Amino acid sequence: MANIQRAILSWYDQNKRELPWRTSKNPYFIWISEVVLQQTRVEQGAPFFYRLISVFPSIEDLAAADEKDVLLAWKGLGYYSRARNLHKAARQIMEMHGGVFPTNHTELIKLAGIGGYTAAAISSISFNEPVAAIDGNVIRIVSRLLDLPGPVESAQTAKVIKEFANEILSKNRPGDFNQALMDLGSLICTPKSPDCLECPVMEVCIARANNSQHLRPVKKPKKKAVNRFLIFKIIINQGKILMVQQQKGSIWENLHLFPFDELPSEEAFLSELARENKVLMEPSLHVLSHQRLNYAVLISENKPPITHGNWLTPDEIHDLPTPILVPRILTHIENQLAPLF
DNA sequence: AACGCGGGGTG
DNA sequence: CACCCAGCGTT
Repeated sequence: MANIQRAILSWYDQNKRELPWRTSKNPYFIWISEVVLQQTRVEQGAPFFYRLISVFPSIEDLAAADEKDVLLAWKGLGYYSRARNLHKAARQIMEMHGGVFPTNHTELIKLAGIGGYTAAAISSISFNEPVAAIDGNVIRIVSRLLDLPGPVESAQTAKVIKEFANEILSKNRPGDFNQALMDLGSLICTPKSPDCLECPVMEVCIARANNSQHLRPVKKPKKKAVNRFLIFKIIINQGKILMVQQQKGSIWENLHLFPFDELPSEEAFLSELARENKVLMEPSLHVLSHQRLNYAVLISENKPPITHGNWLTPDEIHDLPTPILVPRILTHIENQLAPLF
């Protein structure tokens, strides 16, 4: 175990990535980076990290902000509950800890949006607590080192991974070691075609010995994405557009969207569009992880009985927390209907 | 244990 | 197309 640990730390010291959040161990910045990077690639998250620490330089700033402004800074990154929980946790830290960041895994995991991984990352990097931060990279690396045949989602396999990760963890440099595994997973032990010949622990990797590295990790089959068919309605009145805030429990909870109809099938969707002559955008596809949104955009002049919603100018809509779909459609509209605005 | 939750990159 | 990404909260 000590050999594995030394080999990985030594590799890290020579090959670690220079990342924006690695210039400081301030737990506030580490926290922001970790939440941004949940299920998000480094290249995609980095601009949002800069934006967030620029708009909210301290935990006091974040706690004092309106949730709307946190969501606005988050606009375009996805998984918006992360932004709501970030804001909520900032207030929890102000109220429950007097604005002082909790310094250990047990306290951190109680905060909104901080689970086992994020608590381990913050406590190890900022406070030197020896606890393994197990993310997708670590799961992949350990499942290969041990050549684990069971699905990594199962509690059994997860336990094996957790115990092994904590066993090889450097107790002197836990933060560095956790980040070393992530860099190793990102640069060498990649999901497809891992670069085993460059791996510092090639000799002890059982999957490598069995030539099964491409079969690891074993994962349970995922549910197929479902198709949905949406027709967005651009309802304009005196240069203002009607926007509706989404309800709790729906996709894009709390975010603002053009009012839309959902059609039950592709046939209904297409026949509805064929009946319309006010189509602004031909059918397009917006792919999410678990659903495929087929959507079209049309101008609706007749005023349906909308009881809730806000009439807003394009500029005001750009400053609204919305899914990325909205600014895209809005730009399209502004180009086509410039005289109206 | 299963599911919902975004958006983008890659082979 | 499928798969994955510095996961978490809810059921």
